[in-house]
Amino acid sequence: MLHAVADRAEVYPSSGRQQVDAHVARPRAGLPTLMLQGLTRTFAGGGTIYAQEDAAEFVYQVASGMVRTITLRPDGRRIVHGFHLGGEIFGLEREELHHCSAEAVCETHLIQCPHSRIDRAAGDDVEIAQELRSWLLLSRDKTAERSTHLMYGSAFEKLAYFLIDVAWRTRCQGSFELAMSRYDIADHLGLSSETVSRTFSVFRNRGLITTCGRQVTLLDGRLQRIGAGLASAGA
Amino acid sequence: MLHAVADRAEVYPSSGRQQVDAHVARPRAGLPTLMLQGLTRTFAGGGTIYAQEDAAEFVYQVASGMVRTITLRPDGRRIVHGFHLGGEIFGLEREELHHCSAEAVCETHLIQCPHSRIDRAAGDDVEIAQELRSWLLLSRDKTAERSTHLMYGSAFEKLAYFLIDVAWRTRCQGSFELAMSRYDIADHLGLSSETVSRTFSVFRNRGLITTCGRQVTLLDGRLQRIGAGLASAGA
DNA sequence: CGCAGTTTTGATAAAGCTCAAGATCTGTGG
DNA sequence: CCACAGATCTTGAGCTTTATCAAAACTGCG
Repeated sequence: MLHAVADRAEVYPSSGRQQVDAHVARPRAGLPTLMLQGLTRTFAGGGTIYAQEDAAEFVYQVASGMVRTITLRPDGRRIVHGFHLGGEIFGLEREELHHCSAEAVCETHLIQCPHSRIDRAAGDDVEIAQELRSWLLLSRDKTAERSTHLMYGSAFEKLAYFLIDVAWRTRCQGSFELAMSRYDIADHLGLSSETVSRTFSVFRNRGLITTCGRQVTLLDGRLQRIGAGLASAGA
Repeated sequence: MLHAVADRAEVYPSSGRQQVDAHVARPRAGLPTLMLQGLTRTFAGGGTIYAQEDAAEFVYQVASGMVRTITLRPDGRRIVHGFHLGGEIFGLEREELHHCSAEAVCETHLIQCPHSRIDRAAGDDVEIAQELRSWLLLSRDKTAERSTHLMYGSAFEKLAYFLIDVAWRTRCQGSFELAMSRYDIADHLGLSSETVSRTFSVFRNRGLITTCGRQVTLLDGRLQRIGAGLASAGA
C-alpha cells in the first residue's frame, strides 16, 4: 500500500517530463501531463503540507493519496478549495506566499519540486514553457468549470457533479473511494454536512449510487445528466 | 464617445506591452500588465464578440466599454462567468474553440490580437513568456477568489464583494457606473434579479451606498468588511 | 405621451441551514 | 474476540434565506 521511495522511478521516470498522447491529442481532450521530479515526502492523514502565508518554496505532485487545499475565513468558516488526486499538481503560486493551506486527507506521498526549478526549466526550454502554459490554462478552466457547477446548482447538482468529477479523475470509472469526510465535501460544495449526507441518501434511494463505507459506486448514466444540469432530478 | 481608430495609438502605444503604475505600485502585486497589439474593433451594446464553440482565433483586450462572458446551460439558465473592464484581457483558450460566448455589455472597443501571435511572442521572448505565466496565475487566482466569495457567501456578501471588486478594477474608487443590468449581475452572482435588487435596496437603506441610475457610490468602509466576510451585516 | 424594457416591491413557497438526537464506524485495550 | 470511546454519518423538526410569481414604479426613447 505504501510505495517505497525506490518505486518512484517506475511511477515517474526521472526524464523530467513526459509526453503522453492525451496531451498531444489536444482537442478538448486531455490533461497536460507535467511530471515533476524531486524528493518524495510522506504525510499522515490530517498532516499539514504547508500553511497559508508560508513561503511558497515548492510545487507538489501527488504520487498517492489525496490532498485538500483550504482557507479559513475571518468568520471561522472553513473553505475547501479543492482536492488533489494522484498525478495532480498543486502549490504553484504567483506570489511568494501560499494563499491557502494544504493538508493530506489520508496517508499521502508527494513529489516536492523547488519552485525555482519550474521557472528555470520554463526559461530554458520553450516546450516546457508551452506545456506549463497549457497546464495553467487547464487549471484555470477547471476552476471556472467547477464554480459553474458549484455556484449555480442545487445540492443535487453539486454533489452529482462532484462525484462524476472524482470518478473521472480517479480513472476508476464507476467505483472509487472517497477518502474525505462529509465535512470536507460539505465545505467544498458550500453545503452543510447534513445536506451532503441527505443528498447521498437520496442518490441511494433513487438507485443512482451504492455506497459501502466511503466506497462509492455510480450505477448508471442518470447521475451524469443531473450533474450536467440536463435533468432536474429524474425519476 | 466613440473613439476613432486613430486614437488607439495614444491609448495603447504600439510598444507591445507597457508598464502602468497601477501595476508597479502594488506590493506583490500586481496585475501583470500585458498589452496586446492588433486591430481595434467596435461593438454596440449587446453585440456578440464570439460565440461558444467558435474557433478561438483571437485574444482580446478591452480598450473601453465592458464585456461579459456567458454560457447557456442545457436547462436554459444563463451563466455570466464574468465581466471584463478596461484594460482586461479575455478570450485566451487552451483549446481551439471558445468555451463560452462573449458579448459587449455597452458600446465597447476591443483590441484584437491573433492567438498565434501570443504563442509566438512567448516562444521568442522569455520575459513575455514569464509575464504571460504570471498573468495566467493571476487569472486563475482571481477566478478562485471570486468563487470563494460567490459560492460560500450570502446574497449580502456576494453583492458587497462584487461592488468592491468592480470599484477596485475600475480604479474609480468609490464611484463608478455599473453598465450591466440587474439580470447580468444576478446571473453572475447566482442569485435572482429580484434578490439583487432587494439587496441593493438594503445597502441603500443602511447608508452603505447611494445610487443614481446605474451609477453607484460606495459610502464607507463597512461594505468592505461585509465583502471580506468579517461582518455579518453590521448596523 | 406612451411603449418596452428594466427595476423595485410584495406575498408565497421551496431549498437548505441549524439544532438535536440517534446510528454506525474505527481503533484501542482488555 | 469483545467492549468501549470518539469520531463520523444519518435522520428529523423548525427556521432562515432566497427563489418564484405577480404587480407596480421608473427610464429612456420614439
